[in-house]
Amino acid sequence: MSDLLERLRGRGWRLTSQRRVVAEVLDGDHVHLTADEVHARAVARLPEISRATVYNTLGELVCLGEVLEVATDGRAKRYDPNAHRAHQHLLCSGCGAIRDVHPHGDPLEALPAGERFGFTVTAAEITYRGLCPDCTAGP
Amino acid sequence: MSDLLERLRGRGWRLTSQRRVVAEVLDGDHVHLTADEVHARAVARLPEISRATVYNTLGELVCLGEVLEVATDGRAKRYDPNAHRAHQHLLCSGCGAIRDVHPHGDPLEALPAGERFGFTVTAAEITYRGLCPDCTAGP
DNA sequence: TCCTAACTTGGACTTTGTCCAAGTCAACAC
DNA sequence: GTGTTGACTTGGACAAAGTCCAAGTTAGGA
Repeated sequence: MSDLLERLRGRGWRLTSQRRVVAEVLDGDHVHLTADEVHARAVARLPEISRATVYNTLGELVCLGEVLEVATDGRAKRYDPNAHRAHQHLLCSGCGAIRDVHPHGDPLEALPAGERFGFTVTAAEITYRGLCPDCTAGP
Repeated sequence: MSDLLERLRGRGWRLTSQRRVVAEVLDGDHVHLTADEVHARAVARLPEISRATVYNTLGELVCLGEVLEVATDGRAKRYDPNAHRAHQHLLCSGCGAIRDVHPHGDPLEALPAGERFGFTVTAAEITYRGLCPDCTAGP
């Protein structure tokens, strides 16, 4: 994650302890935390960090393209640090678990010109839904 | 839309004027209203209808499978009455316009077994993003 | 070491949605 | 038609998620 911090410094960011902690919390694979979860984990490392700063920092990371915002349900947005490799999401309807997945092919190609209504289409987000092994097994 | 009302009566619904108005507001193609928008339009026809009733009715319609809940952004959920023909959504990043679209092929097939993590995958929701003709033209 | 613009803070505020007790009414039985 | 009853509706309080702002703090260059 220190390469992320370096990239941010290169873009003129001031490296405060708060930003460092938010970046650390978001490190890892298959990480999809809500803003409140990020705040809770950040507080464990830096007790005085405020919710406003967490929201600010997440928003900035999203603007810079370092973190993706994922809105899989109508509830809180989730933040996905795996922004540098294109991927989609697989969501368990039972327990809410989320995995990053990589379907083959380009989903944009499945949308014929006649279905584009004159739009310039640039991206496709796919949410696969199902039950994870634990939830499939039963209650 | 009266066939919808008939279906609901067949399922034991009491046909109140409030439910009738909500069903009427949701009639049409490419309709993707938020709960508040549904409420605003319902009030225009039935001034005393309450927010709670609109939320209740929308929730019931979703449970019955007559209306789809769409969460394209992290903001308010939208309600899509076109629940009886499978489709995906195309969203303008500029103005927020939404169209129903029909990509070809089955999106589930693009997800190889090795990317399913043992999940039983049952559905895929796709949100295409881009700019509509008006927003492409310029500001 | 000092200075200053950038950053952080806590709290007030907004938006979106849920819950509840009390009042109302659609549909059925007669 | 009339009465009955349980399902439905209402308004307001509440909760969750997120935004905004004035005042205080600080990273990093001079």
